[in-house]
Amino acid sequence: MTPAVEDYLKTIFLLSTRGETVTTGALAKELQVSSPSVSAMVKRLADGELVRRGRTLTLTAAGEREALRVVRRHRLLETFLVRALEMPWDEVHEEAEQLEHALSDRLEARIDAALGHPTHDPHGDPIPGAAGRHDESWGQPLAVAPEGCRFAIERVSDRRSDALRYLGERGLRPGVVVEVEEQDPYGGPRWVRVSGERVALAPLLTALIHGRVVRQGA
Amino acid sequence: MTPAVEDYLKTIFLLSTRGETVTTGALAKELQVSSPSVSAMVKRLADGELVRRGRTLTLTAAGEREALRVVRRHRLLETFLVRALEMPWDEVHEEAEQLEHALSDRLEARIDAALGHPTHDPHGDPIPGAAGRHDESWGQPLAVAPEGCRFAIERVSDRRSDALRYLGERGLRPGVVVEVEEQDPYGGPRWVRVSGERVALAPLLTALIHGRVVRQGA
DNA sequence: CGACGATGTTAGCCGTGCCTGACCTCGGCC
DNA sequence: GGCCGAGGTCAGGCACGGCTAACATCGTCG
Repeated sequence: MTPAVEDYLKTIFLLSTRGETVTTGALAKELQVSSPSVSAMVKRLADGELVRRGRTLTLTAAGEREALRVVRRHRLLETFLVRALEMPWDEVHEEAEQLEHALSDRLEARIDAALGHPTHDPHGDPIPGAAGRHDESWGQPLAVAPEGCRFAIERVSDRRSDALRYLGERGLRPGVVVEVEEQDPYGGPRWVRVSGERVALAPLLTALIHGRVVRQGA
Repeated sequence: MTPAVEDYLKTIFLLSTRGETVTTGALAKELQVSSPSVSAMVKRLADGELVRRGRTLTLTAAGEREALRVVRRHRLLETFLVRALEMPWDEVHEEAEQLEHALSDRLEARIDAALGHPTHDPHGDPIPGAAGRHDESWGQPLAVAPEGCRFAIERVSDRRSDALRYLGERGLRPGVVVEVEEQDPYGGPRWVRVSGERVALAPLLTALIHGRVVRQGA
């Protein structure tokens, strides 16, 4: 399990849970490598029984198991960096990206125990268990929440660290409940109220915030 | 700075501070690779102005700077793993060996601060500062301490993790002062008294323990 | 002095993981 | 039906970091 292989498996897993079709092209774009490189690697993964190559790529049971291990390490590390070292939540993804490949089972277990076996990372992403099944479902994006409802934030995508920082500064974090107000037209912002404060959120941002409607309001 | 390059530079540095002559052969043995591999890598390092190739290998200023950075990360990590995660001191070396290559400057600084800028790792090895000079001197080995003296342990080599565990269980740690008793002949053990308990230490072990004589006893 | 053993280097090879450039294979559209 | 463009794959190459086998070099000792 080289770092490159781990990254490919993890990315295939995350793309598919995100509902995107997993093709060599999508992988190339996501991993920032050329498509011939992806082709070659996917061939190796298929030879190793980790990936099935149809018109869309899928993980075998073994491949998914490995992917989950990587995702688990990644999210445990993010949680640890925020809780134990008070690192800002917009920096931890990048760090974990490196460390996830260097974390031994022994240390992983120790971190897990020190954190009290957390179930979600700082962005609200579920941490796969050391063994067994895993539910990666996303709630609905804030973008589609109806005006006037109360919306409980469950996950905030960590893909854009700058956006994460921006949202964090405005109190938009998992566990927070916001009041959804109007949607300005023509690609304008969505207005929400966060602990009294009125905040305008660009469409790009409301697409990153997922959760569920708590109570239909006025 | 690839992991392999970091390992070579670190090893050259540690071998030379240990007083051993740094040759390609010594590196091959230490790094567990063939000597042609070492030859090739040393050539690359020399091309990169990190190493000088005489009859013995020496680090250039740039090479030593890099080596110190790696050693610093390694020892900070060891300290962190013991202090923050209560990992046993005989396990941390191995973990740090992996993590040292994945630690960003940002995270390094955060760990350093969280530990209160420690000066020594759990084995008593000095942690190089973020910049500037560094003193790697070893005290004298317990093996040569005269009978009847009191001996303050300063460093315990982390090269043999099994020995480290054995010594730790018997209270032989940096900061501890032991009373040196007789040396059995014919390669027999050295007897020492640790907080009242009489302990026999094989020659291999007394060579791993370094420190200084505190007071000449009876 | 000459042979031998230790040490180091050269030559040639392999797997990994990336690249560019060329090709192939579709589906859709004129 | 033929052509175009998008997506995927071959071909060929490169840097890295390792390997074995063979050769060079050197010091020592008979």
